[in-house]
Amino acid sequence: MSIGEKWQKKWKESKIFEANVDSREKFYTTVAFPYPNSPFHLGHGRTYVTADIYARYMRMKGYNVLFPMGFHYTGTPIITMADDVAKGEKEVIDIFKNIYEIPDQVIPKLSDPLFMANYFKDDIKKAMDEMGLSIDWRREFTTIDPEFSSFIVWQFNTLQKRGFVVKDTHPVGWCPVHHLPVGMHDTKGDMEPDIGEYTLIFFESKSGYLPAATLRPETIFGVVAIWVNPKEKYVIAEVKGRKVILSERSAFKLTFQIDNIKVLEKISGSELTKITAINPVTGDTIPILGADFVDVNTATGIVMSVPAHAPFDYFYLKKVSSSIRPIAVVQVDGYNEFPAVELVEKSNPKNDTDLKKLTEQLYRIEYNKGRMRKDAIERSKEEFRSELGSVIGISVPEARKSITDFLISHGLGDKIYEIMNKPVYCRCGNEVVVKILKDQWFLDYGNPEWKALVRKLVSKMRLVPDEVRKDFEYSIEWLQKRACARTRGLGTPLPWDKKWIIESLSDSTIYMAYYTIAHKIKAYKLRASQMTFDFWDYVLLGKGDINDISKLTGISIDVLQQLRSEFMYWYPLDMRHSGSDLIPNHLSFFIFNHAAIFPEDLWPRGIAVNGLVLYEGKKMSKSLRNIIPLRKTIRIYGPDVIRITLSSLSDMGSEANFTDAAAKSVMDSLKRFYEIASSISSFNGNELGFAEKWLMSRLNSSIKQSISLMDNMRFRDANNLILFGLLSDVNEYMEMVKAEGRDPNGSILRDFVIAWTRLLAPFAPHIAEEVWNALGNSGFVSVSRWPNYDESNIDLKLELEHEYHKEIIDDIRSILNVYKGNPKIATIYVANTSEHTLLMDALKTTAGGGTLKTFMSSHRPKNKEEAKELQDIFEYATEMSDSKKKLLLLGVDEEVLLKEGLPLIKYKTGLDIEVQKYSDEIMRKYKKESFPLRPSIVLS
RNA sequence: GCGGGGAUGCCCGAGCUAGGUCAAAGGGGGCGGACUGAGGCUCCGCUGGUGUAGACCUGCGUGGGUUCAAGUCCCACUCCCCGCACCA
Repeated sequence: MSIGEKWQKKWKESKIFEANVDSREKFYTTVAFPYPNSPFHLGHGRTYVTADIYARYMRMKGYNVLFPMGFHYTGTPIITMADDVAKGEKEVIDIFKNIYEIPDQVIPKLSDPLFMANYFKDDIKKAMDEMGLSIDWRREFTTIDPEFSSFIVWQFNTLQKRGFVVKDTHPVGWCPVHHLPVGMHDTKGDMEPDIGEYTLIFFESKSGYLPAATLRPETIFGVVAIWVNPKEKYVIAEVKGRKVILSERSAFKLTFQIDNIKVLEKISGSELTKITAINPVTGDTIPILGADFVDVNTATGIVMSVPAHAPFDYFYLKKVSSSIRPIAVVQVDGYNEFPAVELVEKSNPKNDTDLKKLTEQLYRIEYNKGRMRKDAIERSKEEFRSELGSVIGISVPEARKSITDFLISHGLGDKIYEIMNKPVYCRCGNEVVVKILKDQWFLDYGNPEWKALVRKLVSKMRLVPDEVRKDFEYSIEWLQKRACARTRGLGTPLPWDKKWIIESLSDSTIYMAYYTIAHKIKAYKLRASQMTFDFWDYVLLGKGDINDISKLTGISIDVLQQLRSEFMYWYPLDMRHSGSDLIPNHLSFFIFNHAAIFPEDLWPRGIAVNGLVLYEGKKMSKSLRNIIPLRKTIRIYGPDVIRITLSSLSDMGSEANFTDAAAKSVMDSLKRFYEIASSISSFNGNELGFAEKWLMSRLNSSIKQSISLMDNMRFRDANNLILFGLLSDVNEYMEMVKAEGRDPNGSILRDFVIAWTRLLAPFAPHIAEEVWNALGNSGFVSVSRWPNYDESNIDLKLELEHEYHKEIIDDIRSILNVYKGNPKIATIYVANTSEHTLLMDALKTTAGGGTLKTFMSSHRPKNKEEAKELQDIFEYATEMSDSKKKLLLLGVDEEVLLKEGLPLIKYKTGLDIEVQKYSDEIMRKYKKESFPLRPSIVLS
C-alpha cells in the first residue's frame, strides 16, 4: 500500500474531516460540484486541490472546517453522451476506451444515462479521495435525489413569489427534424449556434412585398436595386397578413419563427427579375436584378443592393449594369463619398473571398467612424423627412437603431432571427434553424431591484484574486433574462409548469445551503414528501411556526430545530472555489440567487477563482487527444506531487501548465524533504553557532511570511517559500556546517523538520503525515496547529550578514573568473572609520533629497583625489541596496563580520583569506577603493 | 464589436500596483565538477557579449515621451490568449 492510500484510509477511519457543529469558529468552503459525464482529467483537479489546500490550512489555524461534495446530474450532456454510446459513436467510445481506459464490458452499459452518471460519479469520487481531499462525505447527494428536488422546488417557488421568474419568448437553435433545441453539445463539431437578428425591409412590387434582409438597415437610403438569385426557387406567401415574396427555403425556416405562414404560389428567381420594386422609405423605383451570390438559405433570400457602401454590390452591379449610380449614405473621414467603390477600385478583388474581406473592413470602419449624410436622409419621402431628420450626422450604430425602430413602427420593416455562423448541423445531420420558443420561463436577472442587491453583495465580497472583480461587475451588469427551464434532460420539473425541467445552471445556485443539513436528512430518513415549502421556509429562512410545521410534515420539533441550527451555524458560505470560466454564468447566478433568497447576513462571503490547466503548454482537447486522466497521473506521481503541480506552481488567476518535467521536479523536492526528515537521527552535532542561528532565523521568518501568503491564497509564493525555499535553506545550512568541518545539529534539524512538516501539510498531506508519524508525533498533522514563529529567533542582522558573506564569495569568484594564474590568497581590505563616517553622511544627504553638489559643498575637498573619493562614495551611497543600508544601520564591525564568515568563504573559493584594514597605500598600489561593506579584494 | 488578460534571456516563467538593490528571482534544458560500483538521486559552479581584477556593452513586443535614472510611469501601434447566454 502506498503512503497515499495508507493515510487516506486512516483519515477515513478516524473521521477527522467529518465536520460537526461545535463551539469553535466555523469555516465553510465549497467547490462547484462535478458533472459526471466523464472521469476527471488533469484540468478538473486544480480547483478541488486549491480549495482543499485552503480548507486544510484553515483547519490547522483552528477553524471548524466544512468541505462537502455533491454531484450534478441535471441537464442534457449525460443524456446526449449516453445516446452517442448507444449509437456507437466512434469518438466518444474511443476516448472512454483509450484515454480513460474504461473496461470493455462497461462501455455498452454507459448507453444508460443513469448508469453513466453513477459510474462516473464513483470514479470521480475515487479520484477525489486519491487526491487526498478533506471532504465530509456524509453530506454527498446528487441533484436528482428527490430530497434535493424538494429543495429546488422550494427555491423556484420562492423566486416566483418574489417576482423574479417571468414568461417570455426566446429564440433557440432548433433541429427541424427531431423538434428539439440544440446547444453546442448537440451539434456536429460542437458548434455553438450563434443567433443574430436581420432587419427586413419591405420593398413593394406588383407581385407582393419583397422583404430584403439586411444587417445594415441604415443604408436604406442608398439602395439602387434588389438582388435575387435567378437560379433558385421563390414563393409568394402570406405572412402576418401581408403578401410577401421570399425564397422557398426561407419560407420553411420562418415557420419556426412566425405562425401561420401560407405559401400561395411558387415563382422562380429569374421571373422576379422582370419586375421592379419600390423603396418604401425613398419611394424610388428600382430594378430587381439576378445574382448568383445571393444565398437563398440565408434570411429571406432577398438582398438590397447598396453599391456605395457594400463592395459586393458595387463589384457585381458593375458587371450587370453600367447605368446605375451609387448613392452615398455614410460619410467616413479618409474616404471619398463612395467608400465601397474606392475600395474595390483600389484593391481590385479577384473573388468572393477578397470581397468578403473588403466588406468586413468597410463594415468596421463605417460602424466605428461613419456619420449619416444629410443628402442621403433628404432622399426620403416627404412624409418621413421631418421624423428622419434626427439621424442626420449621427453615428452608424445610433442611426441603425433608430432607423430600425422607424421601419418597424411604420410597418415598413420587421426582424427575423438567423444562425449567423451557419451552416450548423445537428448531430442527426439536419441543418439547425432558429425557433422562437413561446411561453418560456426566465429568471429575470435584468430586474433592476435584483441587480441592485447583487451589486451590494459583490461589493462586500472577498474575491481571490481581486483582479476578477471587474469580470464579475461586468457580467452582472450584462446579464438579462435567462431561460431557466428546458424541454428535456435530467432534473427537477418546474413546480408550476411541469412540462419544463429546471435547467442545470439554475438548479445549482444555492445548493451549498443543502449540504449543511444533507447528512441529517439522511440520518433521520426524511422523505421528500415531508420537505414541503413550509419545511424549507422554516429551516432556511426561519419562517413559520415550528409546531404547525412539525404537525404538517410529521417531522419532530427537535429535528426541525436541529436542522435550523445546523444551517445557521454553517451559513453563510465563507468561500466558493471555481474555475474562471464560470464567472459569467454559474458564479454570477450563485450570487444572484443568494441575493434573491437569503437575508443579507447569510450572503456568501467570498469567491476564489482559478485559471485553467494546460498540459505541456497546450489546452487539453479531444482533437489533440491530449486529455490526461487525473487518476492516471496520481498513479504515476502520487497525490502530493499532483496537488502541488496543479495548484501551487502558478498564480491562482493564471493558467497552470502541467508538464512532466515540473511534476518530476516537485517529486524530487518532496523526496529530498523525506530524505532529510528520515536522516535527522544520524546528525550528532550539538553546536549552536552562526549556522544554526541562521537556519532558525530562516525557519521562523518563513513561518511568519507563510501566514499572510496562505491567508491570501498565494499558494505559488507559499509553496516556493515552504517547499523550495526551506529546502535550499537546509542545503545552505549543510554547506555552512561542512565549511566549518563539523556535524549538523540533530536537535535543531529535528525542530526544523517538525515545523516544516506542518507547513507542508496542506500541500502534501500524505507525505507530511508519514513524516509526522515517523518523528514520533501522535495524532494527525492534518489536524495539528499551523506552526508558531518566535520573533526572537528571527535575526534579520544575522541573515543580512550571511548575505554579505555570500556577496564576498561572489566578488572573489568574479575576479577569479578573469584572473589568469593560480592565486592562493585573497586579501580583503576593510574600509576604515573615516570612510564609514563619510558614507553615513552621504546616505543622510541622499535621504534628505540632497545631491552630489550639496554633499561636496559640505565637505570641501582639498584636491582632486579627495574630490574623486567623495564623488565615488556618494555614488556608492546612491546605488547601495536596501539590505546593505539596513546592515549598516544595524551597526557592524566589518572585520569581525568577515572573520565570522571566513570558513565559508575559504570553503567556497578554495583560497586562503586574509583580512586587513584599508589604507591609502592600497589605493596607490592597486587603484582600488574600499567602502563600508564593499571591501577591496586583492588576489595573489 | 464588447469585456478581461498577455507579449521578459535557449525554453517555461516571476518581477511590473510603491521607477534606482535588474544581466533581471525560480525552474527546465545545456556544460563542468563533487559524491558513488554506477547513476536517470543529491550537492556545488557556469550558462547574453566582451574583458588578465569584482568592470563595460547590449538587453525585457514596436515607436515615441517623462526622469539624474524605466522591464517597471505616460502616449501611440502591432500581435497573441480567454469569455460573450440558455451549454455544463
